[in-house]
Amino acid sequence: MNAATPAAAGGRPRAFDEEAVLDRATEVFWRHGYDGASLSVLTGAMGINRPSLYATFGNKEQLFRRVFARYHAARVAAARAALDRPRAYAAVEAFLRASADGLTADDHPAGCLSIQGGLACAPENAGIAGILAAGRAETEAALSERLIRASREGDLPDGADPRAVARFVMALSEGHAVHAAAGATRSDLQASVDIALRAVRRD
Amino acid sequence: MNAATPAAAGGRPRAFDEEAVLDRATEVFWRHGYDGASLSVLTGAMGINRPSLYATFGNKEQLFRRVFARYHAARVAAARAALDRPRAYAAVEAFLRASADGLTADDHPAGCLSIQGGLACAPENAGIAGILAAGRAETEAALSERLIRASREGDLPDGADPRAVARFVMALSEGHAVHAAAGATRSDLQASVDIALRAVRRD
DNA sequence: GGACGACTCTACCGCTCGGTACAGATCCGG
DNA sequence: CCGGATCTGTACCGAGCGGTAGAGTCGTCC
Repeated sequence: MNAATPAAAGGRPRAFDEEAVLDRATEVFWRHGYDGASLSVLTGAMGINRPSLYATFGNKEQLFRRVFARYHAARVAAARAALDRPRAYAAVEAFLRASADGLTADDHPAGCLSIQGGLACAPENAGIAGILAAGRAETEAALSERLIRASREGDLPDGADPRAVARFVMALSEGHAVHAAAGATRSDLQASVDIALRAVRRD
Repeated sequence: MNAATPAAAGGRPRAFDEEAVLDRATEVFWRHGYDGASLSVLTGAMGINRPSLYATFGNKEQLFRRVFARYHAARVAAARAALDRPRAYAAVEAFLRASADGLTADDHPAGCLSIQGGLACAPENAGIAGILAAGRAETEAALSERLIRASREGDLPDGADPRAVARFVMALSEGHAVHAAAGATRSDLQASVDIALRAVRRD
């Protein structure tokens, strides 16, 4: 009955795997955005019918929140792994290279759910854009923390503002997502990363 | 009768200014995206009713094409003006600074219609994403041409690929648009531009 | 000054949207 | 083998979507 209930004892067993159908839903939201992902397309891709979706996840918005939370957790983990390098330059390089690879990987739609999901939404779905923006802000905050530490350690170019560098790196990554969604290849993005790294190099 | 007809001789005169209502439509598409902009909201903001919209512009998609063509022409003109500097560094700086200012100007929604308009759309509106991507690609091509010239003139950092630099600059600008849509300020973006310019500096 | 024509407005079209009622299917515990 | 709980599937709901019919309004031309 409840969306959070992981299936109690008795009763007919669920005919689908919750994580598997969330993967399919992720792809639909990613490809079409929140507004553009209709329940018909969602349930079709997920291979379940409407009442199952509503019984399991609540409604469209709660389904999206589940989808995005999973996506975002993975992204944050990857970012933290990249940032866990001893030097700022290497951390930023790892972040940008992993990001470029992820944006063009072929086991999911090109680009980034945090952006494709709904930068601009219908008035009644304005909250969705906020959820995504909060996720991106959290990633930028992780970057920022890492670079503030680098700044203390004298590991940034002279006079560089770590928060501004974090914003720059995050913005570039978001721009790469836009490019990837429009068909840019992995090597297109990596060449852009090559350029960007000149800005972070200590000289 | 026809959408392209600029009003013939006789008959009742049009009660609204075509360019003015296009401005209002631009703002709606910008704020809500193509999928999220309903005809009710559009006609409400434009101050006309549905049949007038259909008689004048054809349908929702053709209205959007008109809106985007106007927007894009202005953007390309601004880009070309910025790029018309004798040195590549100055051209890129002017491009990025003008872009950052435009993304946070307060006479229109924050961000960029080319991205908010519809990075990811409903399946039946897939063409919209293509229109926007083509517009962005044209801007990047203008940048690229300018930098290829700079490369010939020895006006880029040693070994820099002008196309990659153009992609980098364009991606950063797109990322700034995403940031602006989420509330970044003018000075936030300009600080990011400061960082980026380190990558283009000849040393 | 009347016939014509472009425009406006109300009211509506068929369709799809997100969301749900209800009956049948399938498991568990006793 | 039965009672109850949980899930599945069909068929449907009201609302809003993009788009239009047709009558009324207002200006131009002969």
